[in-house]
Amino acid sequence: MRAKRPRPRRHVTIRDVARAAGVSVSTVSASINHTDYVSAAMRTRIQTAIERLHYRPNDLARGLRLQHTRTIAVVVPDLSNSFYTEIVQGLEDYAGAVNYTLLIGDSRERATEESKYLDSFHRRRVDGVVRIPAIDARGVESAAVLGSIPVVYADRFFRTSRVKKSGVGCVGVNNAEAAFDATRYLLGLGHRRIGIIMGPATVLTAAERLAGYSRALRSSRLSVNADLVRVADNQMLGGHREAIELLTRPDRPTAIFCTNNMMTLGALQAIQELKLKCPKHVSLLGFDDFYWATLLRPRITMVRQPAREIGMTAARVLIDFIEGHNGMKSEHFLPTTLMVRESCCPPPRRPLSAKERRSS
Amino acid sequence: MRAKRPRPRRHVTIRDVARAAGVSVSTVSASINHTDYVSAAMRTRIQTAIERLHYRPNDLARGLRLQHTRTIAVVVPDLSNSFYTEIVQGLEDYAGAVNYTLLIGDSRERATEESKYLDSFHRRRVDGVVRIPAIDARGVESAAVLGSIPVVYADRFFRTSRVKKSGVGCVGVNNAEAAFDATRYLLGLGHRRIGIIMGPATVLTAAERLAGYSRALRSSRLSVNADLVRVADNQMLGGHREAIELLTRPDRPTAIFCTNNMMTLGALQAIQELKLKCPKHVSLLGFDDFYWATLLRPRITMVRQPAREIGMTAARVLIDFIEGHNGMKSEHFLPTTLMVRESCCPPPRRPLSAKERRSS
DNA sequence: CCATGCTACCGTATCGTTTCGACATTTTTC
DNA sequence: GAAAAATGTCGAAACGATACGGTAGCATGG
Repeated sequence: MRAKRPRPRRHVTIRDVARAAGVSVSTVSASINHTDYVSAAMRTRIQTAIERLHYRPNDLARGLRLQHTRTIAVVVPDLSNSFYTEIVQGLEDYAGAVNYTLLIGDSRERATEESKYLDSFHRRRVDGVVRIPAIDARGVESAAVLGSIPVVYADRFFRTSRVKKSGVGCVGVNNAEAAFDATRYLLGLGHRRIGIIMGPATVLTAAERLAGYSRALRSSRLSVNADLVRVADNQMLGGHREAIELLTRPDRPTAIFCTNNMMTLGALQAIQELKLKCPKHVSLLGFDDFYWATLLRPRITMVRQPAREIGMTAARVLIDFIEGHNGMKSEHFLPTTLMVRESCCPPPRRPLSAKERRSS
Repeated sequence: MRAKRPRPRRHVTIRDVARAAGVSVSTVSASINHTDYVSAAMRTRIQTAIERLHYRPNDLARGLRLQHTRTIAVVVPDLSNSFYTEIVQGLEDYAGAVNYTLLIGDSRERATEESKYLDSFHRRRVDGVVRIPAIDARGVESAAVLGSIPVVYADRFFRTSRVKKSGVGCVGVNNAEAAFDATRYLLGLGHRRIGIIMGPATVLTAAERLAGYSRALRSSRLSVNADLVRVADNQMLGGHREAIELLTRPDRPTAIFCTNNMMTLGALQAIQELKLKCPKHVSLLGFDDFYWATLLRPRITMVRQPAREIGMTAARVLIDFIEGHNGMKSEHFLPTTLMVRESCCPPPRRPLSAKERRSS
């Protein structure tokens, strides 16, 4: 009886409101928007009609007519990673404050998924997008899939994304410096064999962190041992695999530096499985702090990125560009802080191997 | 020079494509959609024009004309809680598979924020929404803010949301049963004083979990002690506060049951701060398992909800309704599992207080 | 008294699609 | 070989909102 017509009720339109209030549509529209030139009496009359009918303007029609949607979008690589949800919250906060809506896409580190979202955003005619590319995505093709929609990159950059015209801005941290400081900290504790588990170097972000690590090593007259730099996929599993790899070799490192939070977790799991004590046997230094990091035992020392601020800044840069406040493309590098907790201590004493003696 | 006209390039339209291919717009449209009635030669000619111009259909215009958007939306109370991001992923997976797009809103447990999202979804004319209400939201008002857009509730229900016409479906777990089983488990270990930290009882979900807890107690001829049931705000801080409360009283419980994951974390933190050993001094049993739960020491025993499946089912129910496959409203209760790990053991022996003797 | 300037409205073109009926062609059928 | 049917393409009318030009009505001023 009821199922024959699945979508029965039409949405109420501005015309319904106009009819109900006994005025023309243009007056209703004027009353809703730039409220000038409509008398107070008329305004309340229209308002009551709107409320009685539960009228909501159709943003599809609105966007079509206006040629803008007051909407920005973001693609993140992994929504279950709290680092990215924090960025999203920053985005949301800024966008909400200036009356923009945020659309969210989760590419799950797959370039194809990412393109699907970018495409969808393009078809929805969002006013701009902030992009945190998937690791296997190339940096350039924004323009191809997004047309003339402005893009700002956050957190991850490609070699091209800074200089070329593909984006209108990028915001993140000074990765080389952060990694340099972190490695120096380990060095200062006395570590000489420091492993690094990093993300794919196709992403500039990871490459820069490696560069910072290398520079720190060199600043202590140490050379970087290629066997101790492992690259994984930024996930827990990958971090776990590479940590096992690192820790089961005869001359295992006395400290491990992981360049993101998931891999840090994986490494911690590996250490636990191997029945090693952290930090007594191995020190662990992570990246991308998270709110429950202090619940872990040991509490992990990490370099913290100001994720929420990254989001806010990205939103600001993007919206400024959209509204033409400044046509310039801009780069923003926010400061990181090393959260010293308990997962790092001086390395265990043991006879130095020949190789170690040589390099120290 | 360049800043005078902020958004210079118009988007390419179907008319541009038609002109480029030397055909009419209707032919292009036919070629893009129900591909019948257009010759192969014509189709490729149009296709190359589309690719050359990077044409993307305007979904605003499309939705306006079609009166549907192939889009569903979800409001979750807290995107940084992995339980909800898992639900979102389930939603995304199902929706993506049947070619729907998902819009995501994060109410951060505030009813006003939630309404803002619901409103925004309404104005965007999404085809349906799945709602996980904020704790301080009443259950009924969906219709008021969403008009005729169908809603399915997930995870959290209100007294009204099941029976009344406010939703077209609801999917979650059998909360009473899950809490009953969990409490029985603690009882089986020998616990007699079991504290519970629950969410606000305005949400049926929390009330049902309390009911399950109470029933389990009564099944062991124990009465529920009002001092041992604490209600918090579902956040880490609240769980922490109530756990401290519970654990610093003279006749402290030997076990604590938390009805969501954040409060479990807060309780764990409280236990650590109080220098109590878990499970030696207090057993801890949580709700809503998460992927890094095994990294915590002790590994926490939790009742796991099939979050991803909840999402998938909610999406299925909603989309089935939208497409009129079945006009019936439906309820789905998925099974939970108790993940037994190391945070629960028999209670410490100690002289029973007078009160305890009486109740056992 | 007419030109002018307000105020408070209204009619209509437009945004980019899809749909539907119309219209040529070509093919099939008696 | 003509009628009927199928095929391939096009023109025009929506969808719901906003912007723009128009237009009454009235007051003001020289």
